[in-house]
Amino acid sequence: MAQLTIKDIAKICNVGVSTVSRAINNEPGISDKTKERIMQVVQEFNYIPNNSARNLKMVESNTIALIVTGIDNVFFQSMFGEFEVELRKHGFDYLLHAVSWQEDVVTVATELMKEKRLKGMILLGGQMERPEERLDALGIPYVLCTVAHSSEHPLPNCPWVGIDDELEGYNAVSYLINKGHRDIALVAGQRYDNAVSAQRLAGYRRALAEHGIPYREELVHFTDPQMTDFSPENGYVGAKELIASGVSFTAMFCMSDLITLGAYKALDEAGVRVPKDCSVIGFDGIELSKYMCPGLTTMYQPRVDMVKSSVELLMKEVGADNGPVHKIYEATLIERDSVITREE
Amino acid sequence: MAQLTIKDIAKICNVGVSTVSRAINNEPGISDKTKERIMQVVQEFNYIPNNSARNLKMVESNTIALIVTGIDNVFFQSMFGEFEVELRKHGFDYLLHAVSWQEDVVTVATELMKEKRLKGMILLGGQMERPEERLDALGIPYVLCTVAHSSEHPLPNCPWVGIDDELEGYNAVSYLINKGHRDIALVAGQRYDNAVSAQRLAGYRRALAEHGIPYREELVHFTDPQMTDFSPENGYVGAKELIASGVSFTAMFCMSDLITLGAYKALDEAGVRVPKDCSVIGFDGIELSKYMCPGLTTMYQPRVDMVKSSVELLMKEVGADNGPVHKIYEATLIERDSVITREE
DNA sequence: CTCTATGACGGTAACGTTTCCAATATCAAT
DNA sequence: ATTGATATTGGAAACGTTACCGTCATAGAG
Repeated sequence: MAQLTIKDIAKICNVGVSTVSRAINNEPGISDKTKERIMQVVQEFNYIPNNSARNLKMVESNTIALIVTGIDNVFFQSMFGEFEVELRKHGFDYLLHAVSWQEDVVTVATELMKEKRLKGMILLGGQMERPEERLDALGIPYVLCTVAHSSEHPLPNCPWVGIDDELEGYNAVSYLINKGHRDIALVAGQRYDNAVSAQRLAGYRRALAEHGIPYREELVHFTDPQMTDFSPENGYVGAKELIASGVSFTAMFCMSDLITLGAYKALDEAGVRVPKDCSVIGFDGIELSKYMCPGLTTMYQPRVDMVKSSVELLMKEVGADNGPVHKIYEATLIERDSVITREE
Repeated sequence: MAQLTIKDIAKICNVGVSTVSRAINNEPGISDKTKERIMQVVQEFNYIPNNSARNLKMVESNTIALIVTGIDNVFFQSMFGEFEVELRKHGFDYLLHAVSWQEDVVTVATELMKEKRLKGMILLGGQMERPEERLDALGIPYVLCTVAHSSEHPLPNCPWVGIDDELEGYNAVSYLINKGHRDIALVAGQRYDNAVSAQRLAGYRRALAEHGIPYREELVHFTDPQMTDFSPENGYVGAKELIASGVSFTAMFCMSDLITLGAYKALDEAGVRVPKDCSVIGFDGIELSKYMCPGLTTMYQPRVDMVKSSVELLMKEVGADNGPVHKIYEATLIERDSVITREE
């Protein structure tokens, strides 16, 4: 299939290439008549401009990279589709790039940036080391999405959107405490390498402290370093070990809905009924949480709004007005059937 | 950040640009000494060639498009990561492009192809109309992945990888029948617009027929046209309506694991115990199937192998040896606890 | 010493756009 | 009609590469 170029179109229309360029890019300095005539031909011959040439000339492309740490995380995956429609809505292409835990995000980002002359990037994922300063220094437009954040250890003044992980962790546990629970197990992610996990843990501890409940190490389970964070396996093993340890609890806070899935399984196998014997609260509010049995009470993260805000912020950056902003969303508690009030 | 170009490198090294080009592309006609010297500088200054310029000059890029219909389908999503590593392994970039059900895949593909001068594409998803002839006509290298297929209505001789949906549907239902079940409900996807669903349905009917069990329309549920296919909601509503209809069954075949998730929920709400009152078999073998309660017996699709084969096939196409091949995988039955043998 | 084959290298024309600038057409006002 | 201003248009340079082709050493053979 021989590709036809802007020159061909120009020849057919008997105009100069610049005129065609003006027509297809909706630029001023062209009469409506010729523009219409050109567009007619463009339609007819199904001409599509070569993106490489355009990008080359325009120094930067119209591509946004979506860099995600933890591409196998269902919560992130559920945002891909949204990102796609949102970015396309703004006329951008998007490039999905997974980075493993070993790789340095900034290195990857820089290479990608140069190689592709990207317009900007959205960093999705929680477990990366704070990349802001280096990214700022490089002058790369970016926005951080779903990074770990708390009011006590706030993210610097850089563009990001997310929730207050400490606060929402606090809210989740407070909810449990208000329901009469005092012995609350926690199934967490990585102990050291996951900032999101760390923040939600802090929220857990604060909620406990505020109600005069001592923090007990034996009630919390961190996942193995080599196990996938926030995964069903994480939850299964976590709950399993908690049960095996013999420690007693009437409620359980899982740091992700996927964790609860595995925890449900472990609980079930041990004959512990949810919520009768043990209440469970999750985090994220992914679609499947609704279909768990019993329906999972969970902290819903407004992921659709979050991706919208993310691209809006990025648009601001690459567009006219600068002024790094961020946006904190609140998680909303969805009450279903996995938590019951504990009788004295 | 001013991007440095091949000219800058050439100037620094006191050589011509063509020499630098030869060095970075591992081309002959350059002495090892200068090559080494140049690469040194390339490393030091962290020079990365401009992809747009390269693509422009080379007529086609090194990008593969992954075009997926039904981007919100967890089964497909679970393949993204695999595709990424596999494609990168072969030195290709990849572009994820979702296409909605309304859009015409071939149109989208053609535009993308021209605009980006893609090397080829992988079409992921089952509900698209047979695009092969048109794609062939256009001369676009492609491979179809997870398209609907059966030995009776085989796909033409074009590059594709997938399973035999009719056969595996047959296998699933046969398994149930061999376990003593005769009244087997079916929760399917779209009635008319989903070829995968149609093939598995055919398998269901064949299994029934072979065992002298009449096909009963009232035992099968198709999803609403506006509902997402193969989703938990699909399963929930399906099972709910089946139960409400009063028809009796001792087993249920769900066309995806996600469907079983919703079905479990509906069954649970109706007080129907799995597998005691009703056995359930799923399809896909996604990770979470393991963590459902009871553990889901399901037809596992070897998705990792399937993506590997897909890119291998594509590599063959864009590379030297042509010869459209395809690869049929077998699903393997994973037995867990959701199916029991029915006593007479 | 001369000639020639060979291996290294440099110069430069493309690739298909966009954008600046110059050129022309249009038109109203004088 | 002439002028000036303005709207439209065309030409050509540039973007950063690759690939072709020509040049120039170097060295080995005669």
